[in-house]
Amino acid sequence: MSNGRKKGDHGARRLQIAEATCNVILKAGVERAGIADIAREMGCSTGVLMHYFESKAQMLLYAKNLLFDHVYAAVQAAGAEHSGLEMLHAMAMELVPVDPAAIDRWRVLTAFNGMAIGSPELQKAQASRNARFAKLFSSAIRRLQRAQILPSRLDPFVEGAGIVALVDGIAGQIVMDPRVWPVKRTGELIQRHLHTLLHAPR
Amino acid sequence: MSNGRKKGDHGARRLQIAEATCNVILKAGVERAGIADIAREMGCSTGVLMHYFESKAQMLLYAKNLLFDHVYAAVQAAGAEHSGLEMLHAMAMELVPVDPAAIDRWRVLTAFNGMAIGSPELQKAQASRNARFAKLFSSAIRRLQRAQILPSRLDPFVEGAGIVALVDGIAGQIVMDPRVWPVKRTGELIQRHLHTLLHAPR
Amino acid sequence: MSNGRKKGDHGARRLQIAEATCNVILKAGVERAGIADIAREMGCSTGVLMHYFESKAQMLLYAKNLLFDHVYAAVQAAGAEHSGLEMLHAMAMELVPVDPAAIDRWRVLTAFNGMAIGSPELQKAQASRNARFAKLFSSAIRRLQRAQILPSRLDPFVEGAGIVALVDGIAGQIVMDPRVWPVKRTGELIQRHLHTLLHAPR
Amino acid sequence: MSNGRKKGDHGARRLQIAEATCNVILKAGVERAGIADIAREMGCSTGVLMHYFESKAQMLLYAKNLLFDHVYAAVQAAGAEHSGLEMLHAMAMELVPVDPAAIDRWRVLTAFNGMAIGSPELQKAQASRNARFAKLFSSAIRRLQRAQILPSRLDPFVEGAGIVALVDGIAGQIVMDPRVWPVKRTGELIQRHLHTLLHAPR
DNA sequence: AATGAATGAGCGTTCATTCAT
DNA sequence: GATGAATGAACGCTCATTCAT
Repeated sequence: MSNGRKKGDHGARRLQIAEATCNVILKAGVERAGIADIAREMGCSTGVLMHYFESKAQMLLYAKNLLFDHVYAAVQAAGAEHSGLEMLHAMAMELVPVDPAAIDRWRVLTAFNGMAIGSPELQKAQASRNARFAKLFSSAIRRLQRAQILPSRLDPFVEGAGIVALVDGIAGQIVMDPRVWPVKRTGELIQRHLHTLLHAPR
Repeated sequence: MSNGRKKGDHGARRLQIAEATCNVILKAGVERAGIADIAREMGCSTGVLMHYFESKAQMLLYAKNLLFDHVYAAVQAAGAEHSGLEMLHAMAMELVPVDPAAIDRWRVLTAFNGMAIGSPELQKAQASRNARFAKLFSSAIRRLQRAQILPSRLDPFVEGAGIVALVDGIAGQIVMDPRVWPVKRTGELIQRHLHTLLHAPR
Repeated sequence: MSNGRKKGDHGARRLQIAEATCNVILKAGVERAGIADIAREMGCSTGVLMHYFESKAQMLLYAKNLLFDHVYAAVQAAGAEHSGLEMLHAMAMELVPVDPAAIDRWRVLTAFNGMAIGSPELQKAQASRNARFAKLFSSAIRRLQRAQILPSRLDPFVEGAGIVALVDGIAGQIVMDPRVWPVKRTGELIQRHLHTLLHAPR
Repeated sequence: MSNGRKKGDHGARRLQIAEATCNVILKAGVERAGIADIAREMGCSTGVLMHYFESKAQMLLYAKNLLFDHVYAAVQAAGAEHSGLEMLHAMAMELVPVDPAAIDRWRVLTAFNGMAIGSPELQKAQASRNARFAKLFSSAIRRLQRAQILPSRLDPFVEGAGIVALVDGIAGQIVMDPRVWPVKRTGELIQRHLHTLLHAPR
């Protein structure tokens, strides 16, 4: 009877709270997501939440970072599984939301994005999020340049940021109305954008 | 004839309130933009705001629509002043924020975008905003197709939505950190994206 | 062309305001009867009301007194037109509300009655209202005693207050649901009560 | 088993709040009875009140019903302890307020009565209150008819409503000035009214 | 660890009243 | 006289946070 649990419970509980937080945000929006709602969603009392997080703000931050990390890891993994220009395509397609779960994830991130306005710290955090994704793509681009698949005159970071911009833009539309961007159409647009890298003007 | 107080410049006051609203949102974020803050920003009492708007929600909506209309008209005007592929480029460059005032406009719109999550009506409104911009671009594309500048096999609406996506994506990054996208760099990326329209695969 | 008006307008306007006040109270209740509502009901601005009354409280008071005086005069008139026990009956039947207009009058008075709780002055005013009606009836009773129709051992004021109590009680029920007391039934009950005066125990 | 805070005496707290509510209404009137005042009266914060009631309206309703139930039960009990015509007399005397506490109860009920004007629902509730009391008396009357103490030609409900009307009318005067109706005088008037039931005309 | 009652500042909104026109 | 914009205190209510149990 090794009832040797107890460790790890703490983190698991935080994850559970973050998930509940996201669900509430999806249902009611960030500003109407109160801790009472989150507690109800979890089926516990509000006091519990304050045991695991110092404040509501930190709870939200944790949830956002979790979501971000999740997407980041998925994109990174997609990059590792492909090569050539295909790598960039796979990464971009992993970033763009194509199923309901991913769309919901993006919705929550969009809510946080809006929250960042008016808060220099959150704004900086979002800028850094953008930069991290741009870097992820720029690393891939640099690899393709070294493999002489992409021309060396391209600025990897700028091109990375460009791909992220296109994907974010598409996601921003999907989040409001998923019907505009069926997967096939999305894939074609991204494909075309990536091809411009091959023959970029000097 | 009628004595009594002057009519009062109802519309002008609403504009003034909308401007103050945007300023407060920029400083403090949508969720911390209380009507007391807006009143303070305007240098009047909170009661005034309720004279001109039925509720805070309508005040925000009015401010958002004003901002949207402003940008929309600018893009439309830019389209009217150019021809050829240049037209699309001019429109896109008008949409992308390149000066501090435009960046602030986009910031406020980003805040509203976040607010839409969790509210089906606002979400629908944002979807319609996206569609209207896509349409603006698709009309231009159709004109270029008729002039045989762009291949007729392109779906004008999809391409329009694609341009909007790219621009929104860039704007989304500028809003958080303007240093990533100097005007020149932005212009080149958009240029390259527009050129893909010329040789789009069948 | 004697346009010699101007005098009396003041009083007429106050009457008009009092009437509008009663209408609003009937529609929305005393506590939800705002100055703005009354102004709207009259088709004028709120400022007008403050020209004719020093405060909202005085406006309400004026309206209440008007209503009271109206009913008082009607009861008094009914007494003057009859003699014998019939006089008391006619007076009581004038006090009890039997048509929609009278019911509405009573409703407003009921609202004011409730308002008096918690306000010693208004409470005193209501007590005095009750006393004035009791006196009206006790005068009649005294007259009937002098005419040896009613036994002299009756205390006229107590009996007067008793008749008022019965009528007020019936009115209080009618105000909430008029179906309980059709005129005929009301008349019979009052009749019976009045007959107890004839053979009141020593 | 379950750890955590004690259950808390939910019902007791509601009673306490209702009592405080009544006290405030007596001191200041229904319309000036704010939840801040009630909280001050209770010696707690306003938030507490919202823990125990969904809204101020429900708080008032609860207080009113409590008062009503209290009086209703007392009248019912008085009926059970007597027989013959004495039963009706005892019930009526229980309903009429004869001590300061009962007068205050009636005052609060009078305030609620005024509140009902302009609100169809509350008006209906008051009508139902009247009907319930009339029924209480009509049951007693029916019992006396079966015992052949009262003539069977009387309509029990009408007579019940009549007794309630008389008592309510007396109470309405006591509420504004208790000096008018000393207990003895009240008892005699009611007695006389009840005797009319014995020899009611066909 | 967990509870949920309690707090109290803050919210959007209402409204009697004032006053420049 | 008349207007209605402006005021600002007060309202009912919400909610993150605290804390005794």
